[in-house]
Amino acid sequence: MPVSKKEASPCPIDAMLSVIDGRWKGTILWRLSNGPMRTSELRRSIPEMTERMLIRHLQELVQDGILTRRQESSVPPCVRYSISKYGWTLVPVLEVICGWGRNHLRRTGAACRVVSG
Amino acid sequence: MPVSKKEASPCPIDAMLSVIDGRWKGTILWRLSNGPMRTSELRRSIPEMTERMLIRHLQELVQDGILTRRQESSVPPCVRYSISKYGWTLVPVLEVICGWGRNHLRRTGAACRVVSG
DNA sequence: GTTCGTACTGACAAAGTTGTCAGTGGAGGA
DNA sequence: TCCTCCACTGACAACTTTGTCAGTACGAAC
Repeated sequence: MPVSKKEASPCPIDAMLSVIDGRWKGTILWRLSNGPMRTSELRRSIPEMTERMLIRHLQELVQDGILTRRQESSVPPCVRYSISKYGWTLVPVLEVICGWGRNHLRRTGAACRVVSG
Repeated sequence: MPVSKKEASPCPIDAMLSVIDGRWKGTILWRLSNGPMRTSELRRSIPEMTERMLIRHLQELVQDGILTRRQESSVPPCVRYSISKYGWTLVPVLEVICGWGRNHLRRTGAACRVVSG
């Protein structure tokens, strides 16, 4: 059932990584940092990702308190995800990670696209 | 052959994560941040980890330029690993990650031991 | 009345990561 | 002579994560 969760290590590094670990979580958070989005919008904005994986990751991020899920009871259903107050505390950390990663990519001679714009 | 390496994503977050991802890499780096250590010392200091995994992770960290391997040609062999100059640029990032993780563990009500002392 | 779109679930296969086990060579000790 | 230590390799089993495929309910559009 779980997408990335190992076995709840007491090491703070592992704890942090288990929250953002998962093939697409970084990308999802990056997209949502521009504002709330519907499930289908997110899906279309990351075409390489399947719907199944999107939903599994979203559910974990909601469980971890990083995202907020808001559902309008209409048909067809409309669900909007946004970064929670707690989730915003994660964003500066992602920025630090991203900064190092960008430098590392330069060092290893790779291109730098996708998430970082 | 590889321990955690997905497929070399151009996303800087993934790039960073691929360097520290791997069940034991965070722990290994934490140990080495106190100074160089021999393979067997590292192994004994993290008893839950098998020798096989230690060596695979060490090799990847060396390949990524994070660690330096220094071998004294003696018998029995003596290999010492230390964090490279480049590797030290990673340490502040790990500290940020660790800080958030510690807070997250408090939030989720878990104990905070092992790596963080 | 068939199809479309939405947000989701379940079963399961494929791929990736980690763990287990046995084995290498040569000095030194019992 | 046999065994231990050290750093390491290779084959492969076990587990985890990701991907594929089919299917749910409901209203609206065609």
